[in-house]
Amino acid sequence: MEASIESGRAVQRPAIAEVLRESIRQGMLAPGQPLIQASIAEAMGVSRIPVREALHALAAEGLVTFGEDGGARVTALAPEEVDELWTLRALLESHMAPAIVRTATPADVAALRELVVAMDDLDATAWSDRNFSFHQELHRLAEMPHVGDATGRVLTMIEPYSRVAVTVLQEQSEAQAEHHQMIEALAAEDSDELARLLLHHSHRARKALLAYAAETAKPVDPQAVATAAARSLADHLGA
Amino acid sequence: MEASIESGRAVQRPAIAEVLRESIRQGMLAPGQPLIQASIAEAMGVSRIPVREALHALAAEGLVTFGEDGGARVTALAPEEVDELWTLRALLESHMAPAIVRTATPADVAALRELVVAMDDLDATAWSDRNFSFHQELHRLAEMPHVGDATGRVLTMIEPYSRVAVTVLQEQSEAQAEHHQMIEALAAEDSDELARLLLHHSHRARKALLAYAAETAKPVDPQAVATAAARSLADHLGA
DNA sequence: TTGCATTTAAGTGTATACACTGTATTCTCC
DNA sequence: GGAGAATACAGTGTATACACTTAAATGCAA
Repeated sequence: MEASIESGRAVQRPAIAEVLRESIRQGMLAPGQPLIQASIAEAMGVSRIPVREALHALAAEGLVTFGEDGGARVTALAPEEVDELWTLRALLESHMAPAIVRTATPADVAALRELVVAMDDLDATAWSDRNFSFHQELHRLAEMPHVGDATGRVLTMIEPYSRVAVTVLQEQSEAQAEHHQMIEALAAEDSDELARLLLHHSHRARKALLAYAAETAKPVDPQAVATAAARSLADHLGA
Repeated sequence: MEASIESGRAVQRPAIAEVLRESIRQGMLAPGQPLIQASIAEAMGVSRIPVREALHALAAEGLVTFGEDGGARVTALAPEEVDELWTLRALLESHMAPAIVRTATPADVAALRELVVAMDDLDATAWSDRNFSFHQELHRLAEMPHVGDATGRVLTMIEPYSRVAVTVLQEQSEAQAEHHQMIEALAAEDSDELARLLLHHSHRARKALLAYAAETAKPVDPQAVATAAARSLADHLGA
């Protein structure tokens, strides 16, 4: 490979799992979609070996599932699983609330407030991206690396389904209002209130999604939402 | 390798991560120990490729850490991390208590009671093994696969440190007494009491370990305990 | 046209081989 | 004998090649 610093360069090793993870999280790779090693390898400009490693890592995170036939697919969650994961998210985030209040500096609060304000008028897709960052940032403040990691994994797994809530169910404005309330609770150093808000935040979205799934009488289908943004992985990588 | 169905046979693929995970959990591979791909591959009778995949999967689980130099080691936890993980365990297990009480059949309770009774007179090592199974069994009853998985990961990570508590700090008899109380709470369908016991169970061990770490003024050192059982991976695989 | 057998293709699993990196070791020169 | 340079080594990263499995497609016979 003669030093092509340009576009077509091979993605460097640690980035492979990263790209796949982000593609799954953002719904570009829809649940259930087969992940063919050779295709991914070609799209990334590497051999299958590092791709396999990334797939195995993602499988350990739960984002990818290997079937009995050996083939890997983006993990598809049953409605009960989505329900369970939203509940788990509520538990973990509210657990971190006291630590977040304890360690957040005024500068941290100001930065978060700025982030939330900047989210006020975004469309569903852009808002969802920032929403993920906002919560990640909140977790970081708790200074609980393992709880934060576990929560991040859960957030990543439910993100495609979360986007359904935002896009189809118009959860965005309510969620955004709650974000503002969280900032105020944080500024007031009211950890009980922050915990309450975080619990409510997740459970409201959880219930809305569950009702939606029951109503449409079929598994929660993020694919319907993803389709709009669905491009091939190669396209995504080419960007 | 000419069809030696005997001892030295190659370990089949999915078993590689399994064997490593168990070896780490049981303290046979001590925290901080380098995991040399070629050595593991040779010990298992496979090439480095499947070993790499297993290591990456374990890294995604947090059991293995890749250094900046690329080398993998068994993850070593700082005392604060052990503290955090024991607290997380307490949170997750108590969260499952109501579901466990709800779904456990009399037969389940009887089986668990039998398991606990059988643990009454075991030595520290054998007791620790069964202890892990007991808690896993409890989690299984909750029928919350994702919470159960997360909890299992936490249990696995802290297991080497848990063995310190059992071996050095003589936690076994108190823990065992609590196990009996859990069975009674379960039989009485008292989920509040079960949750309380599970919380107490973890937090007592957590505090004991923390005090021990502070006392010995150095990182919690499971190696001291592991040394007794320390054999090479090859020895372990040969068994 | 349908049922079955045969072939083909698509995919995975993994062993081997080679390139690269950092470190330890040895050798040389002073 | 000691400091520095050159070498050897121990490891990792990954591309290639090949064996194996499964499922689809094709062709043949009834």
